[in-house]
Amino acid sequence: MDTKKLAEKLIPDELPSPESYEELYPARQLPAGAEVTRLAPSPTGFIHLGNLFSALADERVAHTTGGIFYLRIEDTDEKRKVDGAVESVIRSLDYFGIKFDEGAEIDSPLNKYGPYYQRRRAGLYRAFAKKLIAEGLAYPCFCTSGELDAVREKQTENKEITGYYGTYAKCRNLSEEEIYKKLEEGMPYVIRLKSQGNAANKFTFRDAIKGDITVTENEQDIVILKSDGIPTYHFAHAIDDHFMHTTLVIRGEEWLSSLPVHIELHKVLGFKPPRYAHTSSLMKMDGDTKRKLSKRKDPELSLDYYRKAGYFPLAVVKYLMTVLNSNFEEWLLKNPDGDYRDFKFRIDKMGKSGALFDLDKLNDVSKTEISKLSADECYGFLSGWVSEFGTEADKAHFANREYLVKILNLVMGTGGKKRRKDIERAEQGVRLLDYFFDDTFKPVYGYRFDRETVNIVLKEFAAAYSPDDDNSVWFAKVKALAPKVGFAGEMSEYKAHPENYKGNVSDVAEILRIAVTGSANSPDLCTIMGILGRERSLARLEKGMI
RNA sequence: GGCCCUGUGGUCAAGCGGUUAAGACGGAGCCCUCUCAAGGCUCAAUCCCGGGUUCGAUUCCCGGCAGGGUCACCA
Repeated sequence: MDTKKLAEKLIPDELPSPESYEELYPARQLPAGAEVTRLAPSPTGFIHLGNLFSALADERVAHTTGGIFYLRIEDTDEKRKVDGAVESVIRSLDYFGIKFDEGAEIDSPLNKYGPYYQRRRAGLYRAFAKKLIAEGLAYPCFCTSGELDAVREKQTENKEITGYYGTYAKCRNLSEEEIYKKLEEGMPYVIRLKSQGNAANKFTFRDAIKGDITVTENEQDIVILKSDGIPTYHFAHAIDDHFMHTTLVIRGEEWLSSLPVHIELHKVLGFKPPRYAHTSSLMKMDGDTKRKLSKRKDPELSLDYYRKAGYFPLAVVKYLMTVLNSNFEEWLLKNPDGDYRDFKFRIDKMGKSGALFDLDKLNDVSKTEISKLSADECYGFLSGWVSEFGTEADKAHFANREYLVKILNLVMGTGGKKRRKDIERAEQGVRLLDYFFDDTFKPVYGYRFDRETVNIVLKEFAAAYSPDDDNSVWFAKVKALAPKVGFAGEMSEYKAHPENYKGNVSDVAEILRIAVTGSANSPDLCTIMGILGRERSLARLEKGMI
């Protein structure tokens, strides 16, 4: 068969020669050991935690080795395309502090390997498909999806390996006449690889994360060009990673099973394959079994989820880092204020098994990060959240920056040693501020003592209170009140003889606290009353009487 | 079902032939304390199973078992 003629017939386009592309995309000039990595999402909607996880690994590897991290858009499936997805990817990653050096919609002088949208590289793929056809390594297939389904059903029934291979590859041995006849009839067709492999042959492949893995040669005549002339992922990725000079392909382990296809593709194209690193996926508990986090079922996979909930973005990144390299946690303990970028990320330190997504741990990382914020930073973080997700009242409150910073200093303990460290999300922090504003102060008088006791405490304290009192004077007044209601003024005394008292100083403070803040728990009450001011403090003490 | 990957406390995990089997999160308790938070201290909890190899296996080999992934003109 004249395969050159066939190639010309099938792909008549005037295309640059395959060799010319080597000159168009010359090797990158990078220091030794520099890794070139990429994030190659399909623009099918919104980016999720799995993407962030992978992007972080890519970005770290590239930037700890002096390499390049670029963005390529795999838009070969038109049906699944979603508008605005590319911008969304960039914006989402940027929110978490991850930036690309090069690629789609990235403004950079490094963009010399584009276009970075696969649809815009159609000529490149077609040139190589044409070459393979001419070499007899690829052929047209006219099988309909109905025929393919029927074959697959039969194979399943007979417990044979499914797919297009061996004697099942009907179009593989079509005669020249048959091909041209079908072409004349205008039958739609795809281009398939004429696989040279044999599934009986096994070989060992070294994965950068999993180590040595044993796989069999590919023998499937996979589709390389779909009927619309656009390449499949497999074909496009081999060509792109070659010409974009990717050195390390980091991708989910769900790709492991198609590795033989990719190896063969590189081989027939005459390319040296990049190194591969297959990451284990983030899992989640479903009933009593683990499963991969699913975009459709699990809201926590959406990055918006973390933004809405008010997680500190850097915390999400640091949490992910602990999953990526478990020794990162140790490093973090030693360098609590260090930049995570200073940590020596290692791809070979990545876990081989799928990690359960651990919300408790994320919460822990988030609350430590939030606790480290200065009052100004904390204000910035919370007000950012409020402007997007807060109530009208929240927005009004946050307009008063000066007052807010003062409250935050107290509530969060910013700047001091005793920092509040239980705020995991912006929303919790914002709610903690409610009682400082009269419109959101919710009196909940759940006193544990009788009416008479409560009213005496409140009334007497109001009479004694002075906004000028410092902490010790303030507390002395609380203590002085105790005997008047049969409580112990000294803690030690109470502990020695609890049977002699109805309560102790802390109970007196509790009554005051409930009246002033509506809660039995709050930061230092003396300071709170100072911030509220004399008028509002006294008003609350009075209102608190029952 | 075939093929591939994985298997250390509840979770993330260190470990690479001899260890009291790190550490972190979470849990329990104690101390401190005007409550909460923070902090300090203590405790409970792990090598999937069965065979080998070896003086000695969590570590090496084989076989089970379990979990996960994948079998498209989707990526």
